[in-house]
Amino acid sequence: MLDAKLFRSELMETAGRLKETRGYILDVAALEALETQRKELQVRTESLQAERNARSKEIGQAKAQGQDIAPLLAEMDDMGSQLEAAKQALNHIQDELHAIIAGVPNIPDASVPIGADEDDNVEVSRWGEPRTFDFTPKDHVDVAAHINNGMDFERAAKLSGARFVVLQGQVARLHRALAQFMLDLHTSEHGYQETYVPYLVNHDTLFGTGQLPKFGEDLFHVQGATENQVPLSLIPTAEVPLTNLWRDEIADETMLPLQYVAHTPCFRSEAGSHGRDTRGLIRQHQFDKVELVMLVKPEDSMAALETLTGHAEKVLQRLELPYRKVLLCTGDMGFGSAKTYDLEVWVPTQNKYREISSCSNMWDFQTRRMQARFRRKGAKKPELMHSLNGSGLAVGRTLVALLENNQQADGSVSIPKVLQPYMGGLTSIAAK
RNA sequence: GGAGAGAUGGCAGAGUUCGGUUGAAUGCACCUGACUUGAAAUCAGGCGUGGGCGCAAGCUCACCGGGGGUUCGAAUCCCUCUCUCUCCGCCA
Repeated sequence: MLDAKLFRSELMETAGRLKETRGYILDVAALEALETQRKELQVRTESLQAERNARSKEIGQAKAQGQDIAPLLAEMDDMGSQLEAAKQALNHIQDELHAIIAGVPNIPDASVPIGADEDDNVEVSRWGEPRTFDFTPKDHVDVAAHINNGMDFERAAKLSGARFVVLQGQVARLHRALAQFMLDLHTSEHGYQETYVPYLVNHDTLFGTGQLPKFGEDLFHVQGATENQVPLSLIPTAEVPLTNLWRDEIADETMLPLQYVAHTPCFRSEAGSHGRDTRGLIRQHQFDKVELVMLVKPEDSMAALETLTGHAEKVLQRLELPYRKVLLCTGDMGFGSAKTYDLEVWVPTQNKYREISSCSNMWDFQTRRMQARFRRKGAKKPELMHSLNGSGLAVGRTLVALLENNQQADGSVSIPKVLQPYMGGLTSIAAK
């Protein structure tokens, strides 16, 4: 959520910036009209309240002195209804304003290239060399099929439906090894605190990170057993619970930066992506991800984005997977992000780089929604933190990359050095 | 699942019986100043959050777990939800 002041004192500039960067058309006329009404109604409501408070105080004092309060009460006659009407009108306007403002995307950082879609993203760097095969490489589905049917989509469909998978045997173990390796790397070398979080969260939490109110259809919502139970939703990423750890709290300056890592399943409805990536593990309703979250002082967040992205890159480097780093253009960035790098891993059978991590500096967009703040030493006013998040990495897609890039002519898959300790010392998984 | 108790500012903890000048005593923590070579101790003062109006000084509104209600007036009364604790039962 943007600072409400931007919509008052810098409305035209804000609207211009949103249009130029995001192609987002802010309804300036509606905002101006609502704002005029809001101002008038709020001043009137509050002065009515002030008057009521003063008169009630008088009544209290008169009563304490044993005076007759009947005439005072009579004077109050229609104040109640006036106040009630004003309050209702004000609430209505404020709800409308809030609905508009909560739906406005973040303003991209000045360093973000202007563009319409992913074609305008800017490649920043490449690491590693895509391998040349002296045989025709199979895609990950086929590779896994030959490892004792380690990736079973048919059975998963029976259990749950499309876009689910059952992993078994060495493939399942490799999946687990990847997650373990990532967690260990980030906790022992990059200074993140390992965290276990709820997979079901409430609406306030989802509002905090920006999933609600606008993107509710991307989530799975869980109906309670009883009608009046609070509604919960499955997390689409651990970014949600991790960032919300500090919702409605004020940290001491010395506690920053806060760095959290969690390995969780992620649940996404994939509404609106029918027909895309239907084969294999690329796009599932449920997938595992190791997520990195940082909460930092505002002046540190741009540098922190570079650091955090570097932490995600390190995973790919240790796994020896070729990838490239892409700076997303304004049109391809997520709703709440001020600046995003995507890491794209080489997928041989698709002959292209595919997203495996997305690292974003959300600026104060989320922390304003959730009022996650910190106080500088000696300062009176608390300030909003900045929040960042990034995949480090998406485990399912990492498994895809590994199976495809490391496959051998005989159908076996070689295991990168760093994973071998997690695989009981195995250097390769044999086809069977 | 049953029975009971509770939720107040950074923390602890009054106030809730019998609604009134209580944004809330007190202690701790913290900040500023005095004393001190410095520190401690002591003394004096300050010290919640969010919002509105205003160039500013300042004025003002809301908030005592969330939501709703009664009332001229609610931390205090009523309803409801959530959470925490104690005991019993069940259980990975």
